[in-house]
Amino acid sequence: MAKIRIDVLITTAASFVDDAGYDALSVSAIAGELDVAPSALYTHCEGLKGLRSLVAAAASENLVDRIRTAAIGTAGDSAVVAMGLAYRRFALDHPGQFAALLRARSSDEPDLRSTNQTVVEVFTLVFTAMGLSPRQSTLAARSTHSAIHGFVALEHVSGTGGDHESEYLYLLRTLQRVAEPEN
Amino acid sequence: MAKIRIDVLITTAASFVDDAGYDALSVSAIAGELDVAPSALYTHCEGLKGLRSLVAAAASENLVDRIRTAAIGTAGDSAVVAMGLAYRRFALDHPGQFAALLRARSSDEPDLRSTNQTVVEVFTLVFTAMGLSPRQSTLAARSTHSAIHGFVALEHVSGTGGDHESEYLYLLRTLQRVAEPEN
DNA sequence: ACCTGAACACCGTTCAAGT
DNA sequence: ACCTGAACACCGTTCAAGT
Repeated sequence: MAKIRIDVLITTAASFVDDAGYDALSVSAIAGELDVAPSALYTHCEGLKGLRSLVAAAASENLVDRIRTAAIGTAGDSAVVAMGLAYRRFALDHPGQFAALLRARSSDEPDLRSTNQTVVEVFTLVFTAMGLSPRQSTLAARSTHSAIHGFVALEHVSGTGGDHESEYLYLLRTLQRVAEPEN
Repeated sequence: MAKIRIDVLITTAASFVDDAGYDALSVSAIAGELDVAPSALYTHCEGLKGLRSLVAAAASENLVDRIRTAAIGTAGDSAVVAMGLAYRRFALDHPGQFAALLRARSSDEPDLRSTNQTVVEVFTLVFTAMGLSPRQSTLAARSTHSAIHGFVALEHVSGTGGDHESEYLYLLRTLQRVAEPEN
């Protein structure tokens, strides 16, 4: 009779989706990883739906952590590049968790909306520090977030083809222009 | 004993995911829609996996069609705006099909890779017509595609919150700068 | 050629029973 | 409080049988 600890449950599920693929996530599979009966999970989360929520929440936190860490000791353009690289690295290192972020809809996961906002807020701070107005910073942050997310998401679905790092660096360089004042 | 036509199967499945949500897609559900036994589908596609492939392929074609149509009669910046608006409209009008595009991984669906390439190619033509070199056109097209896809994907997962059209128009406007020659 | 219906394996979920 | 194991509904898939 193995005992379940919620933090172990979460890290186990997050590691599992990265290794076995997000589609392999199931109550039975995680119960098997923890050496408990499938029904034992229902004490700690609301079934499969709850399991998916936990993975998505963990993925969000991990992504934000990485971005924040990458931004330390940088500013301006180089901060955007550093954060962009961290975003991509997370998706490459943790494909299952990133897939969880792509699938989750905030309609089902109310707490997830705040995490995407957190990402934008981190970007916003960088632009504010560059001297942009609050409104300009928010718009620039959203655009930057969109471009970074789009590239990484497209690379994610394109599977493990060739390395697109140079195209990504080009994108991050052109992103500097969105911070410039409007014509 | 209802008869199955493959084109009806595809349009039925595509409509179904838009109405009932992508996660509701199942062999049983589509069989029910077509008034046949679940096992009857296996004559026309490879089970659930095949069903998902068909929906993803249909979604790709529909998206590319819309983008191409939007580009007719426009050029340059206004073409990018028109194609960007068409991209977003597809995701808003067909959330289930767009979800299929977000989930499909080309590792499993070899034919899907070519469709994403098709989108980039359409963008590339626009930039070439603007006078950019082939290499510059490709890079600009990829960046533009990333930004558009990212915004629409983030809006998609954020659920049916407020309307973000004005932020999107801002993004499309700033995208014009990626077509400018490098500093 | 293509659909039906039985059959099987497997999963999600509930719940009484144990500790 | 929390895990087990039985039980149930449901789904994906296969296949022999029909037409």
